[in-house]
Amino acid sequence: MLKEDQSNGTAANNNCARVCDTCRAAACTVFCRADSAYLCSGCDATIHAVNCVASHHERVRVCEACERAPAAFLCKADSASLCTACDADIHSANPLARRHQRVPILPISGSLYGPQAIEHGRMKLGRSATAEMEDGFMNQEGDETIDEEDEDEAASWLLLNPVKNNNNNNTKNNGLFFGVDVDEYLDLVEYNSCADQNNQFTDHHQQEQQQEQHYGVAHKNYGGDSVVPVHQYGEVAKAHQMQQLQKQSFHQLGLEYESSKAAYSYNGSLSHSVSVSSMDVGVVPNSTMSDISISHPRTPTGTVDLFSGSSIQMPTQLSPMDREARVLRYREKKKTRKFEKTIRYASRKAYAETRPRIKGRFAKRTEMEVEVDQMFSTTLMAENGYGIVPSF
DNA sequence: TGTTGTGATTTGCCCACATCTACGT
DNA sequence: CAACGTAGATGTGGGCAAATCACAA
Repeated sequence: MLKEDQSNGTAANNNCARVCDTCRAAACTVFCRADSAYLCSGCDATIHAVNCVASHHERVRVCEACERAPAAFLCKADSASLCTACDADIHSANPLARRHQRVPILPISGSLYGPQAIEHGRMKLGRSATAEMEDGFMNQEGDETIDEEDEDEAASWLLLNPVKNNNNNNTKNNGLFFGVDVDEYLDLVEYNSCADQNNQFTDHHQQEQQQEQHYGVAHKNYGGDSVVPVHQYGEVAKAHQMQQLQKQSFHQLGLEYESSKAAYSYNGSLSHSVSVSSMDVGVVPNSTMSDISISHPRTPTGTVDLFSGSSIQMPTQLSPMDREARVLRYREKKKTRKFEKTIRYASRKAYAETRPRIKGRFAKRTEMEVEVDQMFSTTLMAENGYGIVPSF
């Protein structure tokens, strides 16, 4: 959505995009704080590769929306670097945009492009060179070979749970920096709050195992009733594999969150992004372990004060393996996502369907109905030899 | 262009009770 | 250790109210 907005906006604003202070030809892509100069990729590479001091100049990307101010935040959902003003404008536009995750952009020092790119930049002076340099710049933030959209979605999706009822707040709050909505990031805070991230994962893992055992028992005892799909060996193995990936990811996330606390300071709330929408919330989780682990138990509201003022941030720098693992996990889950409600106990369903209702709500059975029911079940038992409610 | 009103759609809650789980005896 | 009893938790579906969305004036 924002991409469309931005592409439109960028296209519209291209005419007034700031030009490079050095070459006065190309559009600037970075802002050098030390030089207080807006530079295009080529000039940036050339100038900051001159010597060691220059290479340590802190630079930030230019806002992709207005292209006139240094970017302050990176919108993960849109993969867009935005200045404070554009960020406020864009992400206060609608509730969906408010849920985008944004992280402060760290200034970058050192060579952004690597020797090859610099050499390239020196040799080529045309648009193509600039384009290549920009690509290089993009790649600097991480391995972009993986589908970025998927990855961003995966990242936000894996990290955060949406809050189903933020209605009360979002009429006044505009998301990340425009209000305080504590509950919305409790899930995240939990990661920060956990002193031992390994334990954190262990808890999840144990929970998963309990769930697995629970389902296993259910299948054993009530296999006739249950309609929960039983995993084949291959699927179990896959689930186990996914667990391993998740374990890696949780470790990674934990570290990232902890470090982020020191790195940044947010005063506002962090809205949830994407993915586990209210549709998902209403869905009974299927038995893939990767699904179960996504739902974090909510932290009691009282604990929030402990973290007020502390920051929460998306991990911005992951090793290629971790990123790949995360995306893989996301894609895997995306494939196995189920939006249909899963009936775990058909017998309960059967009873629910036969139960008397008043305006949709279950009502107490009258004595007559109880008698009829008893007669029916007696008959059923006599005919079938048992009283099990037929499964569906 | 921004505001207001209206209709359509979506979401979450409520209810009773059989079933399930985790205990203790 | 197995069998039994008990208390508390869980899950089930239809209707409704509230929230949200889309569109027009």
